Amino acid sequence: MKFKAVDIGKTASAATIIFNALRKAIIEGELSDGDPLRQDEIARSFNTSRIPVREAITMLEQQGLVKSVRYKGAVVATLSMEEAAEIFDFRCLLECEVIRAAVPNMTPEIIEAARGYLEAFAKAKDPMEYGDLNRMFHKTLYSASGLDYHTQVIENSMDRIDRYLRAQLVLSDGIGNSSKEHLEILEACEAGDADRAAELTRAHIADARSSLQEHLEYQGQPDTNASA
Amino acid sequence: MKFKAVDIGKTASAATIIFNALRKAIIEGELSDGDPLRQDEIARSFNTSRIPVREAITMLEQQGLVKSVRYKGAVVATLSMEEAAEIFDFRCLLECEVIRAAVPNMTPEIIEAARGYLEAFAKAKDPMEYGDLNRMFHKTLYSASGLDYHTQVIENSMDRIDRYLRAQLVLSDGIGNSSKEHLEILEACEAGDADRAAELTRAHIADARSSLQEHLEYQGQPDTNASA
DNA sequence: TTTCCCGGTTTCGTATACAATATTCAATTT
DNA sequence: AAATTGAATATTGTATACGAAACCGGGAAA
Repeated sequence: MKFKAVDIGKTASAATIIFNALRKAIIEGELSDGDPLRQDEIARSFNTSRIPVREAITMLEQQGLVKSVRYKGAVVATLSMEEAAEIFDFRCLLECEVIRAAVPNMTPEIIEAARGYLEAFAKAKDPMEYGDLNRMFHKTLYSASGLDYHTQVIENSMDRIDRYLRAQLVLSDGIGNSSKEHLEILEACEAGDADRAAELTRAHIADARSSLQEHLEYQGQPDTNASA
Repeated sequence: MKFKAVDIGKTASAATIIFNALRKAIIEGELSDGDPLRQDEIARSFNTSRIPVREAITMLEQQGLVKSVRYKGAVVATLSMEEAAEIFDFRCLLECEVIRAAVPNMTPEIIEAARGYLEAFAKAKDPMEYGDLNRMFHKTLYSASGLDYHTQVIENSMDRIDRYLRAQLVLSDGIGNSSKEHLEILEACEAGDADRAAELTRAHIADARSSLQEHLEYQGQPDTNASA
């Protein structure tokens, strides 16, 4: 065969396309906490019926990105400070172990790919690009672990807090600081020092956590319980 | 008010009911690996249209319980031995930390509730009851941690391997052995010994893992890659 | 004025209908 | 006989239509 084969079974359905678009919008903060997702409106923008929109929203709800109530609709999920903190702890726990498992399997290709993302991260202009590159950097290193399930769960936990992180990255010198920490992690991986990579990763996430906490503390964190 | 209030907003939609039923069927092994989920058939059995069935299947797919291919349909997800092993490692990591966090907050009520499940577990007749009681036992202890997100992720990871575990619990003396380990964990919790509870939990899960591995090893584990 | 009720409007949940793709199997060709 | 094609069937994906619950606003009653 002289042509490039494509698995048509994997082409995206309308529901998948809508899901990806909404997910991106939520992660990047384009849709903010509590914003309603009107089926009709979304359907019109994608030029579809409400059926695929509903399925996309169902996916988002399973991922914890939206919360929906019967007959009332779906809104972008809100995290209390406690919930966000718990997710950071969760990431600490998992990412440490994953990077530890990854280091022994690290290849030069993976190191170089990660370095590429790191450099792009330092140079990035668009604030939204930071987040993507940040995630790609970590994901690339984790891929060496072969722990696909762990990695997938980590991805989802990042989805939930990404918009808070990105908002905070713009303020404060999140970029310079992060860049430095990334470089250290990469060096530890290159040196084959798994324990150090794990410890740096822990510190990296703890840093992000406390930085976020400082910034949200005074500007009215989302209330844990808004009921009467 | 003399009547018990019910939040009608939380009453189940058809999609949710179907999701729960299918989830249960998969977890309990009533639907086996690779079994197809025909929308029409399911819709007929629940006396609904295919729309809520599709949404239920979408949820199951997000949970990783089924795998679906466009225009071909959904089948119950299959785990390779490596994937199952990874999930056990994952549980080890998480559950250790969760029980460690739970012990300091343990209340007599929680201890007693857990003991109740433990005793029911030892006495249970129906093989399917084992699994439920097993999960309730652990879940009850974990609830003391207040780590809702962690607990939720653990629940999902258990969903994925439950049917393999339950199948294996029936063979071999899984029940007697598990019961003993449960009792030890409970005692450590009661004594306020978090480290010991964590270590016992680790051993408990590791036990289940190796036991499952022995049993599946010789009876043709699900193939990692069935393609030509 | 305030509260309560009630009708209209909006939005969601599901059934039905149709379109697109996959699967099957007999007919045909080599 | 084996491989290939093509029509009939089965199954999924999506649009349209309709019913149910929530929301909103005005008017009546206290």
